[in-house]
Amino acid sequence: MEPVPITVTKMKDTPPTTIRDVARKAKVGVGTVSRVLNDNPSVSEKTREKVLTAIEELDYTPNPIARQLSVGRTLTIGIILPYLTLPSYIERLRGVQHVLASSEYDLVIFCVDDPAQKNAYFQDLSRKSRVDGMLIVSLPPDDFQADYFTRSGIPTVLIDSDHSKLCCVVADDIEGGRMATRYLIELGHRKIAYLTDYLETPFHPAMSYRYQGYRSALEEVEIPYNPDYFMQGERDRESARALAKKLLSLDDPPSAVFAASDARALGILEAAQEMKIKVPSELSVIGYDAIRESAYYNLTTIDQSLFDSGVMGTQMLFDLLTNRAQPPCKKHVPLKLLARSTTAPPP
Amino acid sequence: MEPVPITVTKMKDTPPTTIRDVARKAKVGVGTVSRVLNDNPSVSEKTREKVLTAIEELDYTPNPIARQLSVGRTLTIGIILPYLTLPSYIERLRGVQHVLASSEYDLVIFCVDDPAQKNAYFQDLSRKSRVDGMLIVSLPPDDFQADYFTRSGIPTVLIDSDHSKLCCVVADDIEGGRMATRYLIELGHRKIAYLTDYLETPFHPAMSYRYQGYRSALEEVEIPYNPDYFMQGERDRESARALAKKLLSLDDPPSAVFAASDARALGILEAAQEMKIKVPSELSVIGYDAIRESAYYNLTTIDQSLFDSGVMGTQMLFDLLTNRAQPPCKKHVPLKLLARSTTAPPP
DNA sequence: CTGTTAGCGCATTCAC
DNA sequence: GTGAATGCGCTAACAG
Repeated sequence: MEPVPITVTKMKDTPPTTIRDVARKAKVGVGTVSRVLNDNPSVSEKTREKVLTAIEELDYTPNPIARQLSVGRTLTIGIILPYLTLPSYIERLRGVQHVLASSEYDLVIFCVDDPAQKNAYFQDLSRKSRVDGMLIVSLPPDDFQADYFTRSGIPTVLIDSDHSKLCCVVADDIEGGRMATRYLIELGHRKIAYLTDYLETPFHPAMSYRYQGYRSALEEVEIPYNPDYFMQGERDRESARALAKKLLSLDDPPSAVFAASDARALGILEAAQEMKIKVPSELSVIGYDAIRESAYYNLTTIDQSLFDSGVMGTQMLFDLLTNRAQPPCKKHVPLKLLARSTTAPPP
Repeated sequence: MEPVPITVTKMKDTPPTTIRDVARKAKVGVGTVSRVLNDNPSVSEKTREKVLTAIEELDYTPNPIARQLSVGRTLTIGIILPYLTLPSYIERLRGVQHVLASSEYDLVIFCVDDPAQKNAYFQDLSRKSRVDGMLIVSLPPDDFQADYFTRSGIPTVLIDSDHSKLCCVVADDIEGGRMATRYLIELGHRKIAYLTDYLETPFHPAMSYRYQGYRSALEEVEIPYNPDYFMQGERDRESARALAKKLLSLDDPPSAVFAASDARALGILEAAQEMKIKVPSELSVIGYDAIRESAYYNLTTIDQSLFDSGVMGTQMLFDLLTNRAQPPCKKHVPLKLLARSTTAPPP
């Protein structure tokens, strides 16, 4: 198909019609027009009609920027989040969107690709876009930045990260790790492996919290910690598969594996399949996150209510905006164990 | 952890410091302050210093809303897209974000959950949030709505949908369907099945275009169309798997299947595995989309450059904004055949 | 180079 | 009820 020829259809920018045009056309004052625009009851039905038809005929639409300047609110909230590459961010974003959709607020998003950008957004934000409130997902601010947010005066809530000075919505990762491990223990397992991220360089600390939960659940029932059962690796499925193979080739292999994420758990499932190890009869596997795919594989996992964390964070922000709450405050999203069919008592 | 007691730390809203405060403190006029704020060269180094320190001391940050009202631009662009549930939307959004990140523009997103909301956004937008330009993903406007966009005066570009009056970035789905089918033919296949969405109720018409491409490639080499090889079903993997099983149980089963999406292709792979049919030696499978997972399964597929479509759409919008182009104009995203290992000559 | 002023479009007093 | 005036914070045009 040929490129469409560039027709100079574009008309000269006609000066936008303002509230004054409407007032003139309706033969009333601008104040009156403003009143009908804002549903102010103190305007007679007759003049309201006049104004309305004038608006109609002029195809007038009020300028929100001017309105914002006048009332001092923007009716938009901002969200800072990491590059949209992980399903978990999307899921939280959807939660945010869900509550915003039924409000009068708009959402402007700031994606951070790299640490430099993160700092730029964290410290220089109010210059760019005036927002009434701010949501920050999975990006922990340092003390200086947290202070910046509080001093800037714009209400801020952290989702999936934590700071003593700010409002936040977090999952109790220690408890999550404990839940998963306990479940395995209750099924009768004692040889429980843990497959996780590299703990030393935590992008954010959830992974090591889950690990703490794992350790603590073990201690509760006095199962000695076995270093051979602890594996660190990349977050993707492939490396989890490789790691799992090592794990399952041990002289005394574990009867259950707790993976710090569903992606890893799926890798483990594959490794087991390749090694002809039956799940769950010979090996139990539990994941973390409850991503969509996990349902497809019937993976037992910890559901950390990603969507709901977005919802809760946004509601908390609204509470801040309406002075029904003030920082700091902290809320935990509920954790649910989804017992599906990759876990069973040990052989 | 106990809920943190609500400390009334929040100070009374101190009146925000304005450009006038800075002017007063620096003992200059507001114009001068504005000039240094906007890097206007005609300011002596000395006074610039004064102003800068005043800004520093007052911790002043200019009000972007006021600026926007004054200059008549918002430096934000809006994007309307379907509920963020499919990876393809995300991928396009990432492309958009990618080019916006290196610009001075912000992004406000409008997610549409249902048709009613779509119409609301399409017709009532300028009231909500003033944006300098608009991106619309995968949601085809009707003639009335298209007209609304052109008359509203805000530059608009459609990504992954099409309208004769507007600028748009689309994939050539007919060609994509043809590419996939031809590839199979060139490998030597003649019994080629097509697995797709329900064509009658197309949410958007891409699927039927791909089908057209499939048919046309068949005709080119005079392979008669076999209705038994045409299957319609839901978009998910499971139903594709069920369909594929039927297909492969035919008396004269196809030697290759072209799936209208990667999700379906993966379902087919599973069906083949369950039926002990070897891929690609006994059955070739080709998908469409090049989602991430496809790489993992080494699926041969058509890459329709989702990310790039976001990039191109945004660049086109910028061209509109700077008058380097005017509507209508249409661009095709490149299509690439990713020949991986689920395709081979027929047995 | 720099201070002053007039809008940007709307909401909101305050009188009438 | 309704019109006129004032201000939101900033930019830009105009004097000086």
